[in-house]
Amino acid sequence: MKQSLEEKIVRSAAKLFARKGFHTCTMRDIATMARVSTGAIYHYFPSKEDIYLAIVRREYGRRKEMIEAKRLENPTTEDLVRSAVILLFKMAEEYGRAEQLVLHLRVPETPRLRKEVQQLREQLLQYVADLIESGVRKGTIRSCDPTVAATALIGMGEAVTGRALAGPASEYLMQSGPEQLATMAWQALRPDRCGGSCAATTNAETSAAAAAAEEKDDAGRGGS
Amino acid sequence: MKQSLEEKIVRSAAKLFARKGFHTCTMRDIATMARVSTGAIYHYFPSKEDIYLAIVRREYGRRKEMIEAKRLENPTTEDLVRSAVILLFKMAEEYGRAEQLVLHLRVPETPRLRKEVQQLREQLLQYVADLIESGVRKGTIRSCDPTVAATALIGMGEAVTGRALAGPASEYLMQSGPEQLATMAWQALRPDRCGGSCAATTNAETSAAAAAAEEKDDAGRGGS
Amino acid sequence: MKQSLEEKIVRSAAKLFARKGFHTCTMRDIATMARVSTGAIYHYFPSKEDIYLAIVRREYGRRKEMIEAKRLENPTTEDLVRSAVILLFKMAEEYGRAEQLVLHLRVPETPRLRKEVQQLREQLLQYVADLIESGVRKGTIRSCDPTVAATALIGMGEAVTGRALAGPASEYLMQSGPEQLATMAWQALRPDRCGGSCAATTNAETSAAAAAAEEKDDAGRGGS
Amino acid sequence: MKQSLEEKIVRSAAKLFARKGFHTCTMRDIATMARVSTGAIYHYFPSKEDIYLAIVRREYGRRKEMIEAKRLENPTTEDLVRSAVILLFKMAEEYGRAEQLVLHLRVPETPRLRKEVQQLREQLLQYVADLIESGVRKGTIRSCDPTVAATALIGMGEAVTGRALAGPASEYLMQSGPEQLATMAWQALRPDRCGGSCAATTNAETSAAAAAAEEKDDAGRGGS
DNA sequence: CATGAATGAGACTTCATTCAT
DNA sequence: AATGAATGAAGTCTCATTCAT
Repeated sequence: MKQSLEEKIVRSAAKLFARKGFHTCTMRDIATMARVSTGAIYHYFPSKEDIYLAIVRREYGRRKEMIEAKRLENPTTEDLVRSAVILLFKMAEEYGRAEQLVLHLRVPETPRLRKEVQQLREQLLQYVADLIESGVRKGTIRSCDPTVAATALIGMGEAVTGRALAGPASEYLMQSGPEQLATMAWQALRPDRCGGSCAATTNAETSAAAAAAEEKDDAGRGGS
Repeated sequence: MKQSLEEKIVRSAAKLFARKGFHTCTMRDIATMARVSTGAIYHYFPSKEDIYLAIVRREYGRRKEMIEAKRLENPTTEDLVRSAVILLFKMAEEYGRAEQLVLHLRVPETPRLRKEVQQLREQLLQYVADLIESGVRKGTIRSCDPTVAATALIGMGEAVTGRALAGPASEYLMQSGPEQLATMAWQALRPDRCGGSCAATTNAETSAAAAAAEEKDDAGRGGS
Repeated sequence: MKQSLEEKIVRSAAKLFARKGFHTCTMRDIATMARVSTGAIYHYFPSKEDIYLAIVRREYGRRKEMIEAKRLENPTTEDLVRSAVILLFKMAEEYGRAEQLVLHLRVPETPRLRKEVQQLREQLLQYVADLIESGVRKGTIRSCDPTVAATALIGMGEAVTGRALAGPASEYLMQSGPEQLATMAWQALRPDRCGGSCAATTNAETSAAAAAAEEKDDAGRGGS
Repeated sequence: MKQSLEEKIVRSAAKLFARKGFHTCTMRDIATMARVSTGAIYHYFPSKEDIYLAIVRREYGRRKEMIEAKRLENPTTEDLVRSAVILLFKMAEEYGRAEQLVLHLRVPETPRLRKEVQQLREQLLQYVADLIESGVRKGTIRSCDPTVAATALIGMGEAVTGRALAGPASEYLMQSGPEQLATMAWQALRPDRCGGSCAATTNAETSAAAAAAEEKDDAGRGGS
């Protein structure tokens, strides 16, 4: 498979950034791994930072698209949450394990990088928060601050994914991780169940349960 | 308040590492902020990496102690989970906002640092995993893989804390973040409730609910 | 005459090491004298030590080749000894006075340098010792320990050459030094002469004198 | 044996300078080995260079005194030459092997040190040269340039001594080195022997031989 | 387009020396 | 006199970036 020079550079850089970090990996490292000359890199990217940004932008974009695609299928909220978590996990795996980690460099070390990455995180976060908020409104997600919930969700996902990719006992985690994660995520978000029979059930919860029950039909109807 | 030179160095370094990252912050930066000479630092630490490690070790230690202290009070599992999450959050806040972030540099950029930090993370994680596992055995936490759950829990906590400290809308998050976080954490972990009246309830869940009900008394009795 | 960058670096470094010593001369000194940037040096040599080693290896190599070339001409032992001493002297002079001095830094100041330089000295020394030993066997050199003799010979040569190049009264020494040195060297090594008429003459000495007398013919006739 | 602080410093420094060189050995090294504080050294010596100079001056002084003492015994020239060489060798050995090596740091690396050491070498050299010259005048040493001869003599002595102390096969060299060296030195300097019976003998050589024969009496009679 | 030699600013670290105690 | 913490100048080496070929 022949890749464009640019693609080779990006892939190599992504692997190296993930493995060794932005500062620890040198342009020569990238050039060597991509089998190009140092100078060639500068035909495609004006600077090392820009390579980093290209990668991060692309990765965040991919993730958003993935979730968006799922959402357009009009799944139940539970399905959406579980699917999103699992998709993100699988993506990391399929894409090559390494590049994924880029997303875990939480605090890029230069002002420009930090600023931009924070923006991207914020966008993804807002997207997820919006999904959650709409779930809350529909009663299919328990009442909570959408932003906090989204942050927690992403954090939880990154942590488990990261550990699966880089930590010990990876193999086991690669297998059972996604399901476990999806369950935790849904537990954290789902409305209290136990319909009318529970004395302590609040009104909000009651209607929530009702909404959940009807959700499937809604989805069915609205999908077209 | 007079601080020892070493303490001044550590605090300055922590602040700077958190703010700018390990590589972006120079020894001169640290020296300047700590108002000491460059050379002085080397009386206390053999290298920049060692400053970093000193900070990280201390911070992880603090966190473990904090949780351990709470555990010795024999709280209910819910109380323990909520308290742990909240304590970690508050610690970050009280301690000065900056140092906390050190824990968020997930992938330190040199082999030595990465290795050691991963070990420390692993220890904290195992500690939390053990707590979860014992909860699962007692039935006060729903059945799950303790390691995955611990990873998710910590990831969620770090994400929200990090955002509260560094992200937008910090003030609001500083206020309501801990509670929200604690609730999410407990939702993710607690056993399914809704006792006998729920038809779908498994045996495990039933005994779990029972255990939860009795927990408070246990704690009260067993404390001596 | 255009020189390669590498050659310019080596020559400058050699001059500076000789003039100021390994530690006193900085990379910037070398770069400045060679009219290159500091960084450029590192394209050719991985470290300052490696520049030093490159120089020393080359110089030792040159000297051995020089002597070897003379030896292949099948000279008499006296001719070989005198020629070797004089050649070494002239080489130093022709080559630019400075580089020669490198050989006089007897105790390079880092373990690695010391070790390697001692090895090189040892090789040259063994080479000379072998020549002496074969002379002793042939009776054209008086009976002595070849290693001690070689050490002394080299030491004497270096001392006089060094003084000629660096000390006071250099001009005079540059002129008459080689001859004087060659004579001393030969005096120190030659077998006792004064054949049979000396009462004290030993058998060994007698045959030695005889061997010396015949040597020329041997050389003339052939390789044996 | 209690030594004065100053003496401890000098001895430690000498050992370290010899072993590792001037620049490679730090004040802290010296302080540590001498079991004093860094600051204490500065009560006795204004700088590192001055420690070095103190050592070198003392060592050169010792050597000159040693030879001078022998000279005052009115030995034959041969005896004087052999004794001097052997004494210098033994001194190095007795004194502790290490400090001796100071003399082998031929090119001290700072201008001030180099200048002073060259002066000291020059003095020793002149002293030896004077001895040789007087031998030449008396006919007990063959006709040669006294300065070159002295330089060669010292160089030869240093080389063999240095190798005995630091090189391979040290034990053997420690034993037989002095004698071998003394013999080489005398061979290099002595007048051609074999009196009138040798046809090739020059006039100078003849009178030289005669002078050698009478030397003992001369010495007995007086200083002139 | 591509190369890789060359640049030079700047990083970490060392260490002779000082000085308050 | 003695200590050793503190200083800060200076050294080696790295590496993103440029540019002639």
